[in-house]
Amino acid sequence: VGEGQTVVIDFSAPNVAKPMHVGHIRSTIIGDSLCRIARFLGFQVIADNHIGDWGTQFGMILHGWKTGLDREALEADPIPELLRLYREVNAATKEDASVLELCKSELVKLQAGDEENLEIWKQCIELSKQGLQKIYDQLDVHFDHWLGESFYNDRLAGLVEELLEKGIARESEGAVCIFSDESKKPEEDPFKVHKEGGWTDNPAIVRKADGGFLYATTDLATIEYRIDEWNADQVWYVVGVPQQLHFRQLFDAAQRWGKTGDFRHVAFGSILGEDRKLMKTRSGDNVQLADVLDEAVERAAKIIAEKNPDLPPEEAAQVANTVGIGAVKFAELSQGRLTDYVFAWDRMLALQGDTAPYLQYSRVRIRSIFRKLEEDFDATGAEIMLSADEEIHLARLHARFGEVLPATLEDFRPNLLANYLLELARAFHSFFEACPVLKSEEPTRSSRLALCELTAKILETGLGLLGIKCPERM
RNA sequence: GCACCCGUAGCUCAGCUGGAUAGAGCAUCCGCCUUCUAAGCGGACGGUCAUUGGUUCGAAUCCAAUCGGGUGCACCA
Repeated sequence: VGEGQTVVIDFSAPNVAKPMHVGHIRSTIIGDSLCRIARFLGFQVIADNHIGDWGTQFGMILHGWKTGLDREALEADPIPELLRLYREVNAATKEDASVLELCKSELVKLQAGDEENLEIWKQCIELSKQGLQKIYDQLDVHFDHWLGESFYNDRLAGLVEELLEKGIARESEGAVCIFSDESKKPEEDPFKVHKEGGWTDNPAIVRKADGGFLYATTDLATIEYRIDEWNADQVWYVVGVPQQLHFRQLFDAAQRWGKTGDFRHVAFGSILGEDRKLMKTRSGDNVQLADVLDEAVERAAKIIAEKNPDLPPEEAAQVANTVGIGAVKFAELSQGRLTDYVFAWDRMLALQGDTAPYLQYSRVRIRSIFRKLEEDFDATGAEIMLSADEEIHLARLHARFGEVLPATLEDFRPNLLANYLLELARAFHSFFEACPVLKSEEPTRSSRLALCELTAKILETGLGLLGIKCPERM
């Protein structure tokens, strides 16, 4: 499917200096899964973590760093200290407008290349990256690059000049903006909006009246880099649905600018708080991603201790990790990406029913059969004979695996793969209950062993493509 | 106002390139460990697929309208 195609997948992209909360999980996990599936189908995949390392929040952090930094706390555990600074200053700006001005001036100094601010900024980025890396390690998520917003900083001025020269952008109210090229019907034009009874311009600003650059500017610079330096044929952005308009404008502008490619906004629905409201980083009391992962592993460990107390402690800890993290990932991936949902611990950390452990468990049962098998078994030579209903159903599902992956990538829906794997596991469990393997007579025995082996292979591969590992025992 | 997303069992959600009695999980109830790991299996209960109209031999699925929920729409990202 992907032969000869280079695709850049832009996902996760957290803001630095803030810990990841549960709202960041979707982009990270869906993006990682798409990387794995695309690679499997022959794409040349470049995973890029476009971190928010240059935003306005740095004005606040710089101000906080200079006025209220707790050195000891920073050295002990940097991320919470950075978050504390951010929150305190953010709260202060709400009460006192002069604080906001101070923050803005710190930001302007940073962007102008002020040495002290640049030094602080570099330290913040370094500390934040270390914190993020811990989570990515735990999640087994990997990037080829971490080219954040700051990477494109020195290209922005020239980019805006070029857009002006080419007539793609023009000045308006002191800012430089991209307007519609009038080539589309207004209702399909991302640069038009209907307001107060008529269609008016809805431009994308690439340079503010004060000379500053924005989201649209860095994103255009990013597209240029990806196409020119990486020869990207496609770029997939795994970003929430609220940013849909931004991407429609971005893609339209890029094409007009001559940066052609197949750009896709892989949008996903919002994770809501208990109050059914969007989780905002600013509000501060969101559940942190690290806590969710720790809790998941802990719950898994508890069940392992109950169900399989004979596992050596080291293996038990490993299995708890595989099962707990797998459960979180699967909860995310088995759902349609566009649906909003309210974050709930029990939903995300469930270990029974339609969950990763259910799939892992079906493979564990198969592995157990093969451990008890005295002789070597070669499935390639085995003749498969299907008589029981459970065998037929299982074999039919095997045959469908090949069509599932392309369909999954067609609309960027890992949940199709997830749901297929659930069906397969269900079919296997029924087969397992109804059809003895080791105790059956030849040639049924070999046939059933072959069915088991193929099931295990598909489960491993399929779960692997969702970024979920399989324990040998559990 | 305009655009986009969502509305399917008590709850959480699949199913949407149209195809047979609409599927899971959770919850509730009834069975199954002297048989390859019961994180499992079998069964019961549970739905006017938001509403109305259209296209079609056939619609949860496609089209239109309506109602309800959410998001976005000029100097944040």
